[in-house]
Amino acid sequence: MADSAIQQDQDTPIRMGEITDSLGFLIRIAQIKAFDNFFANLGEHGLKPGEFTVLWVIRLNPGMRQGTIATTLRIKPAHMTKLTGRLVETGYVSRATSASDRRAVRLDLTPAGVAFVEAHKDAFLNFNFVEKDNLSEEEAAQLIALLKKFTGLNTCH
Amino acid sequence: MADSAIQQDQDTPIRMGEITDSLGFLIRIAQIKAFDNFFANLGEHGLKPGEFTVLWVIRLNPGMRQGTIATTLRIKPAHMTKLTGRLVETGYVSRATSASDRRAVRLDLTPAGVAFVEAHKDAFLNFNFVEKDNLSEEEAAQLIALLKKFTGLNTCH
DNA sequence: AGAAAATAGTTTACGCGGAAACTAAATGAG
DNA sequence: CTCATTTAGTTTCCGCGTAAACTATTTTCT
Repeated sequence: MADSAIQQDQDTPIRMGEITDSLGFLIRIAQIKAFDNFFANLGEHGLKPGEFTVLWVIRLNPGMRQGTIATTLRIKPAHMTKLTGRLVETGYVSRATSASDRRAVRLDLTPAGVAFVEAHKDAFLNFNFVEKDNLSEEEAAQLIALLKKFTGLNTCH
Repeated sequence: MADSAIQQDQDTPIRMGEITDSLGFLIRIAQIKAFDNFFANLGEHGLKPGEFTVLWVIRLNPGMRQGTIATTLRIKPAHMTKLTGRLVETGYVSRATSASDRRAVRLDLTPAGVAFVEAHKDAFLNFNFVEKDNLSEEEAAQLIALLKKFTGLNTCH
């Protein structure tokens, strides 16, 4: 009964059906791949994707409110607090109570933070190339354009 | 000094620079959106995306090994155990020790599981439409094709 | 002005998912 | 056959990220 045709063995090609056309599924798989790529290229610095991104945005917007940055990057407030805390501990970011609204926190890069972003800017932006993998330049550009449209990042913000 | 031009206020449009062209960043934002869409449309059933997908794949591959499904869907073994456990508890899935290899676990849908998949199949596949949002049919198809290529899901597997 | 409502961030508690260690079973070398 | 190695899953432990409750400050209403 073990060798009857009841069950498929592990070498049987698995059937996935229409799921391979699911945007949600594909995005999840793509996410895993992008994550792996990030760590392969920038993991040595001990920063996570979100942290890198936050440093980048502070660099472009010195003194911006923590909450504004969080909202823009779709980071939840609670998480933003922890993430910022780590960057402060690392010595890349400084927190300052806003003069105009003492509830608000404004974020700036320390000199070390600026140096870090400048030093790894290329690697960070290069990551955008490396991660393209099996896509041609043109296809990658197309994919990026479509994702921008899907997420709504091209319109407002 | 509070009103001097030192700091930008929250209404100042935030500058994101080249990060908006980062595939990794865009994929993360897209992931959040897809997740939201899923719960908006299928949340009422109390299943998470991964659980739905696993049910779907078992439906197409009855008696397949748990590990094979996990690998295919990029689910880690530890997580797969928990996920399967939940589906068993819900009464949609049955575990069975493989006759040919008593270490292996084979998964099947219970009648309730089959009924559930059949009943919500449309909603599940429809989700692939709803989630396209601001993309045209054509753009969505293009995006899907590019993601398939990026993830490598078109070639092997 | 003073009470009530809104807002910015933080803290707390919890669930999901992952790495590593562990158990059980199958394979392979002598 | 028997011991070492490999393989399939499970369990344990930990960190990330979220929701909900909480604190501090500002705004609004009367």
